[in-house]
Amino acid sequence: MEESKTRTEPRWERRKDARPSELLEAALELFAEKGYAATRLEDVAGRAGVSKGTLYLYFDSKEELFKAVVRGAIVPAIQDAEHLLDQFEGDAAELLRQIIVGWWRFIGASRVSAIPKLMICEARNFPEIAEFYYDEVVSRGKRMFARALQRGIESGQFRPLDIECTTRILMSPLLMTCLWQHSLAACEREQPDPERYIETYLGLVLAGLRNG
Amino acid sequence: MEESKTRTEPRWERRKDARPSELLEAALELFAEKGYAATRLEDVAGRAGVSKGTLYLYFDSKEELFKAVVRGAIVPAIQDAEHLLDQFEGDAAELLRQIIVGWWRFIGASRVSAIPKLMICEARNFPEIAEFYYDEVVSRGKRMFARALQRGIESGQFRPLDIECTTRILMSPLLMTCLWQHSLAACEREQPDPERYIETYLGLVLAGLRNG
Amino acid sequence: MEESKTRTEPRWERRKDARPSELLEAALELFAEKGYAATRLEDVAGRAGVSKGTLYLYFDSKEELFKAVVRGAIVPAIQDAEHLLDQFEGDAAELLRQIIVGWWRFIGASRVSAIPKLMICEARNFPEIAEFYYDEVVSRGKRMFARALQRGIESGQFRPLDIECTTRILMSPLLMTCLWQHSLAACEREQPDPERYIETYLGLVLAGLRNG
Amino acid sequence: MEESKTRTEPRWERRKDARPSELLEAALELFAEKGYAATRLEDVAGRAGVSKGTLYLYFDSKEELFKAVVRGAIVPAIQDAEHLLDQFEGDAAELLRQIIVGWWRFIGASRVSAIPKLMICEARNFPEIAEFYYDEVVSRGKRMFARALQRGIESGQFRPLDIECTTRILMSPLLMTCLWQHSLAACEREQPDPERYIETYLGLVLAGLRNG
DNA sequence: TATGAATGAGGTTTCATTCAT
DNA sequence: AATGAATGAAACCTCATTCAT
Repeated sequence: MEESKTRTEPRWERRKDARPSELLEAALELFAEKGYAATRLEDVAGRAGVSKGTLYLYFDSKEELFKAVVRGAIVPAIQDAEHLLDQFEGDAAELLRQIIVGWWRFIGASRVSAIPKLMICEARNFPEIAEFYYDEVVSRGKRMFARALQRGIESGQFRPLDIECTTRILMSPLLMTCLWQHSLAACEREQPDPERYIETYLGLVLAGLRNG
Repeated sequence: MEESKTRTEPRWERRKDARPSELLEAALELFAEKGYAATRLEDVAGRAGVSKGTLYLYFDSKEELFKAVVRGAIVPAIQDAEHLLDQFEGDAAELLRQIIVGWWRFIGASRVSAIPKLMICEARNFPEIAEFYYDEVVSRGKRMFARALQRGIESGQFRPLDIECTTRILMSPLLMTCLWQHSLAACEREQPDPERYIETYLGLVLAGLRNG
Repeated sequence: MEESKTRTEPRWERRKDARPSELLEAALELFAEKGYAATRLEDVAGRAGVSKGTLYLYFDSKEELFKAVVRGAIVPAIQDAEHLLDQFEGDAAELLRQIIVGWWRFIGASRVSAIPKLMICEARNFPEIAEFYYDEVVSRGKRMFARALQRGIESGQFRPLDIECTTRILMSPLLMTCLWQHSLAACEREQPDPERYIETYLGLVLAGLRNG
Repeated sequence: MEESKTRTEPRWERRKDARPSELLEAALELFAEKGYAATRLEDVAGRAGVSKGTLYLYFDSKEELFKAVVRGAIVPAIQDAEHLLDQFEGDAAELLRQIIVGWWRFIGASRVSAIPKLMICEARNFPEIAEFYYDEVVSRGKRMFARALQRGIESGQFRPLDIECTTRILMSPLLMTCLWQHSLAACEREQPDPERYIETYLGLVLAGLRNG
């Protein structure tokens, strides 16, 4: 039934390897746009240029696809960020700037920004993957900010502040940017320039943290 | 196990006036928890203690119910807040504190906090109601913060800052609290005390904004 | 629980008696217009100016209402027609004319014309009432035509014809008029004048039947 | 009771091309039998040997299915009939005979006879398709009869008659046969032989039309 | 591997029927 | 006698999943 293999190289070799990530890409976009339940697998497959059946060759179910999307997109980003910071040497303010700018580059400005939106919207429906996300992403993110704050407070550069609260406060404008892009931004005539947003944010928090 | 049924309790009770708000309440909870698509009308009805059919006596469709939830919960809250501010007289920092504390009382700490979560998650699926929400809630909220900032900058109390960006930054930690409660908070052992969170936030931003 | 009866006459007395026929009237119209299944009892009640619940005081179910509609409207009409004919004395052609004109007056031109439409559309769904209708209406109608034909053939006024077939043929243009009014007539700019239609029809069949 | 299932017959069979017409066939039968509203799509699918969902692969909704049934069954029939007549050469009486016999063959005696029944019963509920049916079927049918009558009157073979009325009268016994088969015929012990019915009908109308 | 026709559970919606008032 | 709020079975329709090709 199969045709003879003498026909030199199969034509899809590159394709075959690319498939899963093309599917993850398409799924990420649609999940972020419509939410988990309202996303149709047929649309995911269609956007990736394959048929519905093909999707099932790579992912066992819609839920597995969802998990793969979350895991696949965020883990590399978080690792890059931690990598960057491990080798950092400098004062706390500069460290904070690095974290924030890095976060912007790797997450806020990339398509990965869809993940926080997705995760916040769907956390209650997927406690298991939310748990994973919390442990692998949120708490690691918090730890980075906390480390910078700690260092700044110890060195006297920052005022002594409640670290847990401040961490959350500092993360909020960054996360909010992600969420906004994928939701109400569509209602707005124009959004502020990201560069300007980040700089305003940095100016505000560094002034707010500075001691004396 | 149940008490004797000989008392022939009525199969249902007639409560025309109370029904709509009971249904909206139940719907708000479930929409916020599971998202629009994943919420079953039967569950909404069940949580309100009625049958599926009863829901349709009050709302023409799932979409109408959704719109009623958003409109019904947020409009009073925003009006209360604007009312509070219109009569305010004092310096910009105090005004900002008022806005933030008021916001916390009327929105962040109430069940209305589910609305921002819902709206951010579903904006893309309901452009029409998102538009309404943006016009009636978001832009009015932004205007309040912007007014306080403007006043502070003009009086020299605050540094000259990009108002659009700063407004967004200031709103983020508040909105984020809403979103968090209804999503990843379930993964956390403990959250910071709201009082402490608000105070830390106020301390940070007022220090960050202060001139000189 | 009941109020004292000293309160002179009840205010609804006339109403009460009129109710069933008002309901039957409304039901006849709607059944004829939309068919049985597509007719909502709420609409029937509404058209009769009462509430849905009231309808159930007079008819046990939708099906009973349907049966009452069919029985109630047609039986008097058929009786009138038979009554008319029993006392007829004259030649066969004149008898036929009487039958046809009478039919037109009592059925074709009245609201009873909805019944044949209804019965033909719903016969399969209501075998029991169809049986009743066939026995009480159709076969009595056929018998009238057959009697006239018989008399004409015997007297030599009409050609010898297959009575069963001819009966059906003669009834068709009359029945068709009923059906048409309640269905495709709505698509037509104008219908022929009934008078003219009846006369043309009579001219045609009498000429067709005439012997020699 | 069933034969052994060890042969693992496939759960379903792939028959893309045959499906639509099988479904239309089943739908035609059920719509004609029960009416539009009382026909369940699950039954249509079942009669065609497929599942509910499959039906939706081919027709977007119940209404689309209905329209496809009407359009699909009647258009070929009407075309055949017109085709037949365009090439006819002979006197008016013979032409009329041709029309009637052809009509019987293509419509009255075929499963297409369900369409007039369906259309007359549902015209009010589907004004759009009724309009289509009136334009494409009824008026074309009327034109055929009218043409034959016209020719006969002009040649002096037929009496001068109101063509509009006579057309309707002539069509009625034919249409009525369709309606009857799909409704009250079920109540009758026996129906007349169609051959005999048609011949009696032809004899009657030709005698009725004849001049002098 | 890839396809897409086929399936059927599950959700939204309608409406005949009931029953507290 | 009359009302209309409440019910829940049943219909339409969707879409995740399966499987013959």
